[in-house]
Amino acid sequence: MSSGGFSIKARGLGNNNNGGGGGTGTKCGRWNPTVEQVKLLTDLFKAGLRTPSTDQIQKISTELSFYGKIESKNVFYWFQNHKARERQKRRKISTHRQDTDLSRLHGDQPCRHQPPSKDILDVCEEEEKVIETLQLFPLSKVERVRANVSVTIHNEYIREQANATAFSTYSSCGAEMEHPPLDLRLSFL
Amino acid sequence: MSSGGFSIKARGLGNNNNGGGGGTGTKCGRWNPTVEQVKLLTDLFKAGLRTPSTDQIQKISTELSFYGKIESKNVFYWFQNHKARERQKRRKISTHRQDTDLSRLHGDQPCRHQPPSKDILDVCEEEEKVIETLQLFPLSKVERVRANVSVTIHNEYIREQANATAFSTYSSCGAEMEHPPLDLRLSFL
DNA sequence: GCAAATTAATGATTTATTCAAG
DNA sequence: CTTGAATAAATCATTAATTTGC
Repeated sequence: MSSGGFSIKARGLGNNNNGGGGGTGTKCGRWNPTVEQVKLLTDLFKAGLRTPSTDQIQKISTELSFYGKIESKNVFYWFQNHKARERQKRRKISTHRQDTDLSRLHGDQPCRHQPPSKDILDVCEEEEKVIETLQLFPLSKVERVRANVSVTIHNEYIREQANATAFSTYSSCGAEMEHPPLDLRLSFL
Repeated sequence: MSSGGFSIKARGLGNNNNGGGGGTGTKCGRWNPTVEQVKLLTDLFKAGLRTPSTDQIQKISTELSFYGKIESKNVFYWFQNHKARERQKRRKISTHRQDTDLSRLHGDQPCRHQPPSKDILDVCEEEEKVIETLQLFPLSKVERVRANVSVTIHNEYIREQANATAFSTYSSCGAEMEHPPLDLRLSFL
């Protein structure tokens, strides 16, 4: 809701058009993509393209100009916005607490031999399979070379654990609050 | 935020277990962080924490256990992985510098509707409190003081750069011609 | 049916962060 | 410590949808 919507355009009212001379026909409205253009862009996105290079933008733009007026920046912005909004959309759904089972907070089970956890950071984002391998198109030159992330497993951690001292932190509220605005929670350290 | 863009995963997200009621504890599957846990860890990372000490790991673990099952080693590994992957991600990108600089994309008049001149604002601001990047932690539970500090100045030049040059692109278009049908169209890249 | 009135989408800008080179 | 480069996040603003009173 909201999102600009209506209300008083207390912002950039009065000034429109480029100063210039009187009522030039500059028009200067915003890009209004045709269905074909959107279709193509969406297809590329679905195929995995997220942040096209300048070169790619150029090509896409040229190609799409066939379906209607368009500029490179429109393509750039489209990807920026689409990517962000998809992410935002997905983030909405995954905001729930998992469990509050306090019964066994310190169940530091050994369960060793456990390789380092994977980076689940992006879980919320690209829920889908944003396979970056997307080589559907001959993307520019260098695009290969992928993670060789081998995080060395330090025994260090185990050693340190021996010294570790447990202590209790206040356990914050137990209510189901909305996503706290922002980290007040960081104060526990 | 979670920078991101591409990620390698895309598989087996279906698993979960962990909490899940009375399951036998022998599962010993790998840690599956909740969104809250990831959020907190990410916040700490963004705040500057990179290699938490044993003590810190302990505290973080305890705090995060409120949101779901977790062990100290999970925290340790998370930081190791996250740090490494952020670095790697950055390195890869800068290696082949795909510039997305708008200055080159803007094929024409920015046609901007005069942004509000808010210069008046920044004049008298709290210039001080240049908080130490890494000492953010002992945050008091008081109020989160947002420090925009001198970043504004920094952005100044970026803005100029972004506004940059205007050159004209072909603004082809004009006629709506019929077009090739299918989606072999994606091959133009 | 049809415009004015409202709301929802989404294009375009600005602001904040991040890592790392200098 | 400062600054370059590249985004992602947040925000602003305009256009398309949709609703509403006639």
